[in-house]
Amino acid sequence: MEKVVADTLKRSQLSVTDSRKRILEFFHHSDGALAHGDIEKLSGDQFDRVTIYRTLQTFVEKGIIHSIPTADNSIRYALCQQECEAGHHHDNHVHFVCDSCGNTFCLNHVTIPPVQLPEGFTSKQTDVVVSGICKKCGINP
Amino acid sequence: MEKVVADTLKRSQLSVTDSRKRILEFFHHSDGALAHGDIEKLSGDQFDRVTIYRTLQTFVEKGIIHSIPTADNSIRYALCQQECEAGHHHDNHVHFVCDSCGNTFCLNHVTIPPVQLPEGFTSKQTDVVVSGICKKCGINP
DNA sequence: AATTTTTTGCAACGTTGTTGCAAAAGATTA
DNA sequence: TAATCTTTTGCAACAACGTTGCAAAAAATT
Ligand SMILES: [Mn+2]
Ligand SMILES: [Mn+2]
Ligand SMILES: [Zn+2]
Ligand SMILES: [Zn+2]
Repeated sequence: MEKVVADTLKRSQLSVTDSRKRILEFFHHSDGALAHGDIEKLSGDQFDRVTIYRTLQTFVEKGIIHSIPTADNSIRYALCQQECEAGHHHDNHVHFVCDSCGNTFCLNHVTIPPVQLPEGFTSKQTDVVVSGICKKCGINP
Repeated sequence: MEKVVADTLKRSQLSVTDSRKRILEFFHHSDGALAHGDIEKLSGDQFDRVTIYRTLQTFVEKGIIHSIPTADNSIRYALCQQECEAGHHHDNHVHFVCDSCGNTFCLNHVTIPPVQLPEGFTSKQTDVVVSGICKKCGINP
């Protein structure tokens, strides 16, 4: 794990630092998406708030994580799949927010459905966020 | 107009106050959605920031306006169509954010497409936000 | 090991949104 | 219309979130 994480950082031409390794590990160990606040809690006072913000920004720029729009106005992040490169994301999958446990998941295999826009509108990107009850909460409510 | 706005407030069992009338008028005069900040600018220092927040909350609760999730994490609001009631919205249409002018529009006639979720997930609500170039900006870029 | 480059922590600041409470405005009643 | 009751507003204070500049520390390069 230690190794995988360091390799990811090197592949993105990033210095391998303690904070970056730890934060990237949090994503690997989490099954859902993480918000800045989650990481702050997970890391105790290992590193500064600002470092977390900057690390998240850097990871997004490098195509390591992507941000997920949610209805409640909190930015969440999740690991990208292989295909993403620096400055050029293509995570075109649906996201799911569970009303019960609050977790946010990437539905990596559910692709964005086509939307028929009115005359004159041009689409560049479509975000789909479904909310409801996730698999785990459906079993153990 | 003055009249229409006052009637809407009365129909929702709200006191007809100056701020509520003005803010509701802003929505009627705008073709796109409005964020808290937009209203703050439009109103100068006619009323307090807090009043705007509370008015928006109240309008959402009463089914007068609905909030629109956007990718950039800013809450925007737009007038509801007839069908919405207090505590029970049903604006199931697609929203569009223009990358050029920054405006957000309700595409009232574009309904939310069905999404096939993985086994075990239950959907309660689906939000679709398309970004790109709007009709006006397509003509006058 | 020395030097250069990058990252971090700290302090300070701005924006957004919330809450409690007294004063003001609106609704109701007589 | 005036008196009373009810709701809304403005103010102050606060919290969460996010950004920036700069010196110190850590990582990479030589
Ligand atoms: Mn995702
Ligand atoms: Mn709408
Ligand atoms: Zn769940
Ligand atoms: Zn436009």
